[in-house]
Amino acid sequence: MNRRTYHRASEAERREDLIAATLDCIAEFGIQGATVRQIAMRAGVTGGLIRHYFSSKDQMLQAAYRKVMAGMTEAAVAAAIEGETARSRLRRFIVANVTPPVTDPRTLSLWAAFISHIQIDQSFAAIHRENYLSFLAALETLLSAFFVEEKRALSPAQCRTYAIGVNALVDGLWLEGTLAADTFAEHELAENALISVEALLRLQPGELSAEQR
Amino acid sequence: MNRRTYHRASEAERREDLIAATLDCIAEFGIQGATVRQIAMRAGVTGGLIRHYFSSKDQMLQAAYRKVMAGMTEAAVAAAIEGETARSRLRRFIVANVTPPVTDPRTLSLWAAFISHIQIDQSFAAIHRENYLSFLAALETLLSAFFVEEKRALSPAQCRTYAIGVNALVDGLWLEGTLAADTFAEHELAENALISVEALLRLQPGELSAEQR
DNA sequence: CGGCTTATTATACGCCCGAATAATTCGCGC
DNA sequence: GCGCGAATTATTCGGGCGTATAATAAGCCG
Repeated sequence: MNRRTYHRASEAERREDLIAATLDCIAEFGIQGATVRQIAMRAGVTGGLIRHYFSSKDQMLQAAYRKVMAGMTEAAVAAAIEGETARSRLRRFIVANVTPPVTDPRTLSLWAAFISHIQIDQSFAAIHRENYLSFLAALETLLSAFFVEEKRALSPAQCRTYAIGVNALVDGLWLEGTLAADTFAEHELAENALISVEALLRLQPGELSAEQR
Repeated sequence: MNRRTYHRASEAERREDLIAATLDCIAEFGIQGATVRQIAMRAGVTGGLIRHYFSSKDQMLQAAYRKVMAGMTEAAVAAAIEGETARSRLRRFIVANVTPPVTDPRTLSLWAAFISHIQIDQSFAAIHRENYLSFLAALETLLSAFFVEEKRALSPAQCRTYAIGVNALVDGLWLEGTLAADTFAEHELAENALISVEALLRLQPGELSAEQR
């Protein structure tokens, strides 16, 4: 009757491990392959433990979804705040979104898996909306600060339209660039993104894309 | 021992029914819920029949993926060729991609489900690439015809850069517009798309978006 | 109209699923 | 250093999965 020896972890630690294992399994085997048993094995525990931390497998999936989305937004925001001018922050934000680690096949696969479940389980729709609006708001803030800095007057409505367009462009380039990573040189994508955004915002060529430090 | 009575259908008909049932199930229950038995029930047959038409469930999923993607591209291309000028064709192509039936939550859910499986099964990657390149080529053709019509000289490289940018923008707007359909009035999205594309291509405001017949 | 091909049904197999419960061992508070 | 609560394991349950195979009936061809 030799039972496995084990380590009693803190709640935060254990939950994090389980979520990480969940994402590993989804990325590797698809959402159909992310079974309780696989996830538990990956996390180095037995299946029963999952129901000790999450009231159901679905709840764990939702927590995992939140984690993925938060990670993506945070990476871009973190890159942005390093910039010293509004122009630089906007530029860095855009580049970060079409550059690793945001452009990562694994992340894309996870993102898509969750998106496809929005229509099936409404709880996932709420998580998506939350993150979409927060991303859009971050972008809108960066944009309006940039226009203030450039002394270019802009109605809030116009700013919002720009934000939606830039958001779409960045999303699309992220998608294409990640799915067809081998078709694009790394710089090609970021450069295209900057050139496209400056065209979208009706800036002078080079105003965003020109080399700077 | 009363067996079910049944109808012997043609191969094409049966395959189509099975693929349609597959898509129904994926959209309704997710890819995990699209089981052989569910699909068969939806198609009004018994499970065993599936392996008579497809050598495995996976092969049927691939056929279903092809069907979804072909439908999306065809809808946009069909809308485009109705236009009489290159400008009108480009305009119609863009609008079609952010308008029903292309912007449809069900279609998006299916698309995402398959995208998320690209990393797991390489056969899906090939299908994606095939369709992405064909969509990009269609767009590139429309664009270069448009620039010829406008008597604006453009290097092939420049045209390709534009195609990639416009493709990304259209993809992104399709995504956002479909996921957050209730946030956008129907016209809002199409109008934003046209305004954004004309900015991307450095056209005069109104050159694409202005009302026309 | 009867025989033959084959599309279709029916059933069985081995495996894995998520969840519930009982049994155990860890490690903190005293 | 020891007891006790709780984190973790082990086991069980009912059910569904994809696939394989045998039995059957539909409907064309002579």
